[in-house]
Amino acid sequence: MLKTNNCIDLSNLTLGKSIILAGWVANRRDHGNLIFLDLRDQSGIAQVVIDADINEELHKMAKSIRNEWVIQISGIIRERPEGSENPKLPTGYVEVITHDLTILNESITPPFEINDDITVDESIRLKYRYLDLRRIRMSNILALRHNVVKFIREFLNKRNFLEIETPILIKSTPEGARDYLVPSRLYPSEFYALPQSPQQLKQLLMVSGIEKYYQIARCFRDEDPRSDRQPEFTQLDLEMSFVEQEDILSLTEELYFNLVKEIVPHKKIVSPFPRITYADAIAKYGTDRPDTRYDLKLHDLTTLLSNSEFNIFKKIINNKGIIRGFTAPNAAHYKRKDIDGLIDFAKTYGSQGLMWIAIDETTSNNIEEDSIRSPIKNHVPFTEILQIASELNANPGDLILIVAGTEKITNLTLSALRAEMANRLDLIDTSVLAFTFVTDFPLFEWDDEIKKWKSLHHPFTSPSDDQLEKLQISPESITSNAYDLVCNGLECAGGSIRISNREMQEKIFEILGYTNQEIQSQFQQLLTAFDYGAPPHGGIAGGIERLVMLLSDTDNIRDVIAFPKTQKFIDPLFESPSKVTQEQLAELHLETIEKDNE
RNA sequence: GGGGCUGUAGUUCAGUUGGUUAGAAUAUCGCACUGUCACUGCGAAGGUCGUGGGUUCAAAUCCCAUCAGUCUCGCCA
Repeated sequence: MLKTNNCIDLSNLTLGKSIILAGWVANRRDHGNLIFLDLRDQSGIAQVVIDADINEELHKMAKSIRNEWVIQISGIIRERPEGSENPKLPTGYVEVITHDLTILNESITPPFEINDDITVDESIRLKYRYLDLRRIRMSNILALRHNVVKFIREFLNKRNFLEIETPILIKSTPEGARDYLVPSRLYPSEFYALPQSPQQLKQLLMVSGIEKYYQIARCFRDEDPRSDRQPEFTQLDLEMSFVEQEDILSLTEELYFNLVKEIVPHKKIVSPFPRITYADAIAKYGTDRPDTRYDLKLHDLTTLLSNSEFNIFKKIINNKGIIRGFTAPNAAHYKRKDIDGLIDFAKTYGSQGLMWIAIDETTSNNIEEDSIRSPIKNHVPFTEILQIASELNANPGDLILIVAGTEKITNLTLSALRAEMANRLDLIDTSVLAFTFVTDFPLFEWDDEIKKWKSLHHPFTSPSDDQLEKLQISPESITSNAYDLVCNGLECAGGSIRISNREMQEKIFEILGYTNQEIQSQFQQLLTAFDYGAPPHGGIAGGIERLVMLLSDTDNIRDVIAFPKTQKFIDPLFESPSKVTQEQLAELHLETIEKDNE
C-alpha cells in the first residue's frame, strides 16, 4: 500500500507515530516558509504541514502543489500548537509534520470547487461526476447506500433467504410500464425486454420450491421522467412461500425499523408502524401514500352541504361530485396574494378552483360573522359557515380550504394542498421517519380511457378471500391482499399475497380484458407452472433509491446514484444515448428512421 | 405529450427604462508572508451574455425559433 493510514484515523493514533498518507490536496494555505495542506481521502481530511526549516527541497516542491493533485506524504503525528486547533475538523487537534513528499499525479484546475458548500449546475456535476463524487457529502451518501444494502442482505441472510439473480434479458409484456427493448442479433425482428421488475420470475422461484427469495434487483421502465425517477432503479425484491399478509408485514416492519435504528440512529421512528386501510387513507389524506408527519386531516362536507342553496355546491353534488376540505391552523393572516397562489396551485391538479374561509381572531374568541372573510360569504348563510367550521374543527385564526369536484381530482388536489400548507406553515419535523402501512387496496380500478378494468397493484395480486363472490358482479368493490409501506408521503415498498392457482389467475385476466391469445403469449409460463403445485406465496418490493433519499435527507434521486442520468434521461458523462454504426444496426437487422420536422 | 422557471467570466450570481469599456464574489496565475484552516496583503488575467434569426440608430435586455438544465401535470399495472 502507498499509505499506512487513512486521514480520519489521525486523531486516534498516538502522537509521535510515523505514518504515510496519500490522497488529494483539498486546500493549500501558503505562509511563506510554512505551508499547510488539507489532505483528503475517502475517509476525511487531515492537515499536513510542510516546514522550510525541516527540509528546504520538500518545501520547494510543496510550493508547486495545487488543489486536487494526488500526493503521498510521510511524516509524524503531532499535536497542534495551543490556539491553532480547529474544532470544526474531526482531526482538528493534530497534524502531520512532513518528512517526505511524493507527487503521484498532478491535476488541472477542476471545473468547480470540490467542497460540500457549493451549488453547481447539475449537468456540470454529472459531466464531471468523478469530481462531484469526491465531495465528502456525495461519498457519504454512496457509503450510506452501501450500508443499507449490506444491512438488508445480512438481515435476510440471517433468516435463511436465498439471494437469487434473475435475467436482465427477458420478454416484453405490454401491460404496465413501457419496456426497454434489446434487439436480438440471432433472431431477426425479435427482441428481448429489460425487466420492469422480476415479478413473474420470483413467483416461478416459489413454484421451484425456493421458500424465501430476495434480490437487490435492477429494474427498467421507459416512462417519462420525474424528479424522483430514473429509467433504471434498484429494488429490494423479496418473496416467500406459505405466508399470509401478516407475515410479510411483520418481516418488512422488522427490516425497516432495525435498518433505521442501525444506520440513521438520529432519526425518529415509531414502532409498531401505524396501519391504515386504503379507504381510510383516501378519506383522511386524499392519497394512498399519506405523509403522517403532520395532521391537517381532510373532512368530508358533502353530506353536510347536501341541502345547501349555494349554486356551486348544488351543482357539484348533483353531478355526484364531492366537497371536502381541511383547516390550516393559524393561517387566517394569509394575504390575497398568498391565497391566489394557492388557487393557482390547486388548478394545476385539475380542480376548478379553491374555496377559502379565513376566520380572523376576535376579542370574544368566538367565530363572529364579522370575523369571516371568504368569497362564499355572500352566497352561504352564516350558520352554514359555522357548520363547516365546526366540521373542520376550525377556530379563530385559522384558514379553511375547500375543494369541490369529482372525487379523484378533489382528493388529488387536497392531498397536494395539504403537503403544500404543511411546508408553508412549517409543520414538518424533518427528523421523523413516519412509516405507515396502507392495506386493503381495491383489486381493480376502472380506466375510463380504455374502458377496461385495471389492476391497482398488478394482475397477480389475490383478491380478499371473503369477497370472491363479488368478483364477477362488482369488481370495483372488491379489496385485495395488497399492501404498501409509506414513509413521509413516499411509497417506500409495495407487495401482495399472490394468486397461486390457475383458475383464479385466469379469471382475473379475463376481468382485465385479456384475450385467450394474450394470456397464452404473455403468461402461459406462469399458468403452466401453477398446474404443477404452486405454494401459496406473497412478497414485497421496496425502492432502494427512495429509501436512501429518505435516510440521507435529499429530495434528489440523482444524489443517491453514482452515475445517474439527467431528468431527460441523458448521461452527460458518456453522452448516452448515442448513435451507433451502420454495421451494428445491420447486424441487428435494424434500420433507423429520421424523425421529420413537422 | 402539456405547462412553469433558469441559461451572462472556470464556478455562483448581479446587470435599472434597450444607450459609454458587461460587474461582484470565488476559483485561477504572479509576488510577499512561520500557525493557517473561507489564511491574509498587493497585483494580473479571464466574456461567442446557451445557439440561430428578427425588431431597432443601438439588444445581455424586446420578439420568434431552437438547444440544455430543472420543477411540474399527464404517464409510471
